[in-house]
Amino acid sequence: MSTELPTDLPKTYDPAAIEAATYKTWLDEKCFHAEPTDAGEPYSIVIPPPNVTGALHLGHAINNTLQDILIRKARMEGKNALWIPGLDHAGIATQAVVEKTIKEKEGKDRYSLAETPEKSREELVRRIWKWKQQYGDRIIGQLQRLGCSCDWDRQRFTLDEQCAKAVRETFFKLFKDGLVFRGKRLVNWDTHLQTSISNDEIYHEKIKTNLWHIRYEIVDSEIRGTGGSPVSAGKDHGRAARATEIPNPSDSLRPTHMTVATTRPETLLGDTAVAVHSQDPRWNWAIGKSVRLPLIGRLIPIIADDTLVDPTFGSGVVKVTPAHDPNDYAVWERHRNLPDAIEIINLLNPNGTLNENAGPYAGLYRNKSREKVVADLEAAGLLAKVEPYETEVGHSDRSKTPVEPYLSDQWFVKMAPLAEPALEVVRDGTIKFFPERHAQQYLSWLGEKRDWPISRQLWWGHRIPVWKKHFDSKREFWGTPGSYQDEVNDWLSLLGNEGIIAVGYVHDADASKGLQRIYPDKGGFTAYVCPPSDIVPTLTDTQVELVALIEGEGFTQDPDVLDTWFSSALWPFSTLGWPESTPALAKWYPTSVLLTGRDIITLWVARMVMMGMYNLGNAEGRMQNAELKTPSSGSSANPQSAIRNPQSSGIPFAHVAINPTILDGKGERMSKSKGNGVDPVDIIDTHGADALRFTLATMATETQDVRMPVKKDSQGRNTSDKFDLGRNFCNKLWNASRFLFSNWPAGAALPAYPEKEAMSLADRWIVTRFARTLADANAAIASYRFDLYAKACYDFFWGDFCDWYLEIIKPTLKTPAGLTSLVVAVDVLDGVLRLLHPVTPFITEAIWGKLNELDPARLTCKRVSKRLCKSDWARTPPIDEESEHVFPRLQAIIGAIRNVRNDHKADPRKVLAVAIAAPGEAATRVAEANRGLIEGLATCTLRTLAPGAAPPAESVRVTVNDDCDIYIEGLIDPEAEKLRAVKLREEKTKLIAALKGRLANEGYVAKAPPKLIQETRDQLAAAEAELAKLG
RNA sequence: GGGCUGUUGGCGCAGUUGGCUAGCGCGUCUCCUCGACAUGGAGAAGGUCACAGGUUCGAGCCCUGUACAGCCCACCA
Repeated sequence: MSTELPTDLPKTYDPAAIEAATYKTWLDEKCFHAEPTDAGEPYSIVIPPPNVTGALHLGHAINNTLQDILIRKARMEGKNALWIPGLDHAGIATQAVVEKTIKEKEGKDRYSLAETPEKSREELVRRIWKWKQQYGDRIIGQLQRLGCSCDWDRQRFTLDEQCAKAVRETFFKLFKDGLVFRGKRLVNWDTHLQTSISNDEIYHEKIKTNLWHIRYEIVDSEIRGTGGSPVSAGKDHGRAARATEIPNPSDSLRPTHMTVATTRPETLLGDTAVAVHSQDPRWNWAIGKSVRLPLIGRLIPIIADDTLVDPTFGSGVVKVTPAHDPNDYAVWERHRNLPDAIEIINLLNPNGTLNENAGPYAGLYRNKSREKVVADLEAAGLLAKVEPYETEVGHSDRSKTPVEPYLSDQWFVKMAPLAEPALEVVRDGTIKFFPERHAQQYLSWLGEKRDWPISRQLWWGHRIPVWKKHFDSKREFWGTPGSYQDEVNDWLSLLGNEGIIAVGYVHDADASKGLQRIYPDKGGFTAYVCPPSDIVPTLTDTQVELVALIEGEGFTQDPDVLDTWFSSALWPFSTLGWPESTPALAKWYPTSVLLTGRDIITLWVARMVMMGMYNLGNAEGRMQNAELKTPSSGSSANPQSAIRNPQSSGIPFAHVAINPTILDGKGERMSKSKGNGVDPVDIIDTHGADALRFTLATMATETQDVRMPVKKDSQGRNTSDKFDLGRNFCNKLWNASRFLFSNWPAGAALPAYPEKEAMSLADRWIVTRFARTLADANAAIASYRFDLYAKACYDFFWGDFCDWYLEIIKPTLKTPAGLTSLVVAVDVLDGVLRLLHPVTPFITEAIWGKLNELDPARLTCKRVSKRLCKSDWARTPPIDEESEHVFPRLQAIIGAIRNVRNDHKADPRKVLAVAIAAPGEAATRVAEANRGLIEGLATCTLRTLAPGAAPPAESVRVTVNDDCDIYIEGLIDPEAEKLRAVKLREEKTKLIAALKGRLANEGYVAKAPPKLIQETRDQLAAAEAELAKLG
C-alpha cells in the first residue's frame, strides 16, 4: 500500500497514485468497522440514504464529506465511532425511471410486462431490483472514491428485510393505536392508465379554452347554522371584523344572482358551496344564505373563505368543488370541523366518465359533459358571459392525457399526537439546529399537523400490510371462521390455528366517516385487518403461510405501497436493528448528529423525530413530556427536570446540521432530473479526492447555497477551477513533507523532543501557533463550521508553517544545531497530519506511512498507529506567550525590509546592509538573538544601533511596530524614495486627523473603555512621531 | 402567496458578543527558477461594505423601510 512509497517522492502530488490503494488498505484492515463492544463513548451518524434513482452529484459530495470529517475525528478521539451507510429505494422516482427505460427500449408499460397483472407487478419489481443493484453499486463506488469511512458491513437499504421489519412493526403499532386511518385525498389521476401519478410526472400545457360566467340564483334560506366565522389563514385578515359589522348595501340594491367564472363548467355538478371574502361589502351580507345550483337545483351554502377568495379578482365569488380542485379541497378541509362545514361530492369514475352523482350527465366523458352543461346553461339563460381564456392544464407524462384531480381513498397517519412531542423537543432545545434559523422551518411545518397521506399507487416499495374484505351483512362477517370481536380492545380479530392472525377495524359503507371502531351493523361494510408484527414481522418468505390464512378467508391485500418517507423516517433505528433490541441499538441510539440539506427538513428530519419518539420513547420520556406541557402545575418541579434525557425521549439525534445547497453556475439547484449534476468522480479524476473534500469544506459556511460554475475539460469531464484551492493545498502539504523527509538525518532516529530552553524563538512560536490552530479547529468542528476548520488549517500550514517556519529553519537544517528544529518541525507536521486527516484523509495517510517508515520507533508510541485513521487526535502543546508576542515583531521588520526592497526594485539576490535601532535594550537583544533569521528572510546583513543613534548615511528609513527604526543602505533610487515618502506622509496625515477627531469627541472620551482610549492616544503619538521624522 | 437567504475591491467568498488602517482565494501588475513546492516565492494596486433612515461615543455587524438577486414550499377561480 501507500507506505511503500518511493524514497524519492514525486515533485507533484499525484492523488491517483495513492487513493485506490489507500482506500483498499483501510477496507482490508477493517479500519471503519465498529462493534458495540469496542472501547470508547459512542459516536454515530446515519447517512442520509441517497436515492437509487441515479448517481451522486456534488450536493451529495459535500454532505458526505462533512459527515466523514466528523466520523474520522471522533474515531481519532478514541470514540466508538460508527457511520452507517445505505440507500433509499425512492419509490416514485425509481419506479418512474425504470418504467421509462422499459417503455423506451421495449415499448411496454408496466401492465403488459407479463400475462397477468400480478405477474406484471412481480416482473416490474424484479427489474427495479436489477436497476437498484446497478446504481446502488455505482453510488457505493462514488462514496468510496470520496474516501467515506462508512462501516460497509452495516450497509442498509430502505427496502431490505431489516427495514421491512421496522416498517411492519411501526405500521402495526400505528394501526393498533388508531393513528393510521382511511381517508379521502385528491390525487392526480390519469384516467387513461387509471392510476394516480406524482407531481413530478406532470407537465403543463397551455390550452385555449373559455372562461364561462355562470349565474347562480341567491336563495334566502339558510341551509344550516349561521354561516360560521370567516376562515382565514392569513394573519392580517381580522377575525374580529365580523361580516355583519360591515355596512351593507340596502336590501333593494342587493343582487339576486351571483356570477361565478370557471374554465370547467361541468364541475358545477359537484359544487357544494360558493365562497366570498368576509370583508367584501358586495357579498358578505349573503354569507349564510344559499344559492341554487343551476341545472340540478340543489341548494348550496354561501360561505366565507378569505384564503381562497381574492375580493379584488373577478366577481369576488368562487364556486367550490372540493372533490375536483385542490384549492377547493383545501376549503373543505378548513371548514371541516366548523359550523359551516360543507359537503364533498365526487363526480368521477376511475375511467374519466361522470358517475351517478352527475345525474343526467352520468356516463359522459369530460369534454362531452362540458359541451352538454354549457348548452343546457345557455338554454336556461344562466350563462352571463363567455370569454376566450388561456390556461395551463396538467397532463400525464405517460399517457399524454389531461390529469384529473380525483378524490380517492388513501391511508393516512394522524399527525397531531405524533407532532406535538416532536415540536416540543425542538422548542425546548433538546434538539438543536445548526445554523439555528433552520429550526423555524421545522416548527412551522410540523405545527400545521396536517395528516400524512402514506399510501402510494405504486409497485416499488413496502406494500401496505392491510387486507380488506367487503361484507354484505353482519351475518356474513360472523360466518367467517375465526372472526370475533375483541371485547377488551374494541377491534375485530381473525384467529388462525395458532392464535390471532390479524386485527383490524371495520369500515362503514359511508366513506366520509372514515375508519372507526364500530361494529358491523346494517348494510355493507369493509373490514380492514393487519397481522400483528410479532407473528408476521415481514411480508416475505417465511410469513407466506400466515398471509395465506388471511387470504384464505377471502381477504385481499391493499395493492398500494407506503410513501418512501415512511421507511426513511425509521432510518436512524431501523439501521441499528430495531425492532429487535440489538447491542448496536443500545450502543449507538440516539445518533450523535444528522447532517443533511435544508430541502428535506420537513419531509425527513421532522418525521424521523416523530417516529423515533413514537417508537423508542419510553415511559420516562413520556412522563417528562407530560410534565413539560404543564409547567405551572408542579410546585416541586425542579429546573433540571425540564432538560429531557435524549435516551428516554427517543429522539434520533440531538444535533441537526444543515449543509449548504450546491447550485450550478446559473444558480440552479443540482439535481438528477435537471441533468445539471456534476459527478464528484469527475472532480476526483481532475483534482483528487482530498482536493475535492478540502474545497467543499471551505464552502460549508453558514450560507444557504453556494454556486459552483463548472466547465468541461479537454476530455469532456466536468470540472471547476474552484477545486484548484484544494489541489494546491495538497500539493503544498506534499512538498513540505517531502522537504522535511529529504533533510532526515541519514540512517538515524530523531533525537528526543527538545526542552523548552533548547528551542529557538521560532520553534516556540510555531508550536504555539499550532496549539492555537488546533483549538480553533476543535471549536469550529464542534459548531459544524467546517469552513473555519479548513481555513484554520490552511492559514496555519501555508502561512505560518511553510512561509515562515520552514524558510527560517531551511538554512540550518543540515547543521547539527538545526536538528532541534527538525524535531520540532516533524512534530508539528505530525500534528498537522492528524488535524487534517478528517478532511484530507488520503494524502495525510500516505505521508503518515512515510513518516513511520523513516522513523519506525514512532510506532512504539501509544499515540501512533500504523494507520493515521486509527491514531489519536492531535494533542495541544503548551502555549508560549512570549514568542507569540515577539515573533510578529520580527515578521514586521522582515516585511518592512522586503517592502522597501521591492519598492526600490532591488535585485532580490542583492544582500543589503541594514541597521536596526530597536526601541530599547530588550528589543535590541531580541534582534541580536534572531539576527540569522532576519538576515536570511530579508536577504541582508544586520547590525543593531542604540536607540536614537545617528542613522547611517545614504540610507532609507522605515519604522515598524510604532517605534523601531530600520535603516536600509545601498538603495540608490531618490525618485522611488520620494514617492514612498509622499505616500507615507499622506497616510499619516489622514490617520492623525481621524484619531484627533475621535479624541475630540466628548462622548468617546467619556464612554468608551479606557483601554481603547489609551490605545487611540498611543497611536496618535506614534503617527505624529512618524510624521515628524518624515519632515 | 408563505418561509428563508444573499447584496463587502474584476470574480467567488470570510468578517463570531458593535471598537484600531475591513480580510481570504482566484484574477491583475512588478520582480524571482536560489535544490520542498511555478499547483511555487517576494511585493503591489484595487472596496464611501446595495440604498434610505434610526439606535450608539462608535455600525459591514443592531433596528425600520426600500430595491435587486436567488432558494425552498404552496400555486390562482
